[in-house]
Amino acid sequence: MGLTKTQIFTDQQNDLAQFFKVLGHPARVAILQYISTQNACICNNLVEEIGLAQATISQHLKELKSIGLLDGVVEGKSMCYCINIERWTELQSQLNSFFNTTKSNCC
Amino acid sequence: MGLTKTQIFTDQQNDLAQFFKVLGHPARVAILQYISTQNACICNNLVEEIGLAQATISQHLKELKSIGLLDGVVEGKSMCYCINIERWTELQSQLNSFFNTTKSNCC
DNA sequence: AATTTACATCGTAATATTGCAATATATAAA
DNA sequence: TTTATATATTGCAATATTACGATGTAAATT
Repeated sequence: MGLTKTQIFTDQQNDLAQFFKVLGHPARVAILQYISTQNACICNNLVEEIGLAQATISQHLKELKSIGLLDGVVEGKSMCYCINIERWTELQSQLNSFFNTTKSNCC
Repeated sequence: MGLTKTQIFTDQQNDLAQFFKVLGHPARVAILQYISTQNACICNNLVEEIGLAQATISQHLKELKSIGLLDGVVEGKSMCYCINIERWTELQSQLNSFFNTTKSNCC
């Protein structure tokens, strides 16, 4: 198997889990934290900063883009990757809503 | 490979990622949501409720326990699984701190 | 004591993820 | 127009995850 049975869950559950999953790698957490300290955000910096191969960083950036957390703009021969602040805020509030509606009722 | 290079990241980054990773499966999201609607939380209910095999549910519960989100208390021949509300709140605030300190500075 | 009930653990097959070298692509510089 | 630079994509090996049947274990019931 190894195949998640997404069809037995709600869209909300799948979306939330997908979002958690993308953030569930230290390189992706580190990328977001690093980009947030920069004013210009060129992918090449990340390779030195994070310490993974260029192909690997590129792959992680792609996953962060897939959930809309990062926007990439071509800047000459470089790329300017930026946090999409609207999506960021939206996800934070979704997440807080998940945390606040999940209660502890027993024991 | 398939092996995450945890040694090149900080403990904080690894911990945060680990926590996101555990929540990054719809079954585990669903389990938390379901338990929060119940007053007694017996694992057997989850098998019917979620629709995965008993062994699979047991595995997911183990992962939720591994980050301290669930406590399990033996209750006769059943198990009472409960959300650890202190850990829950702690994680929520860690997570909000991550979201609040990560800013968008460019583009 | 034998049986049932409620999990946990083990073993395994299918699939996914991680990471990298090699290569492709696209712009800039010479 | 050749060359250099920056990033994306492809292909692949190593490892991880998901899911489940089979089996183990421990308490409750008979």
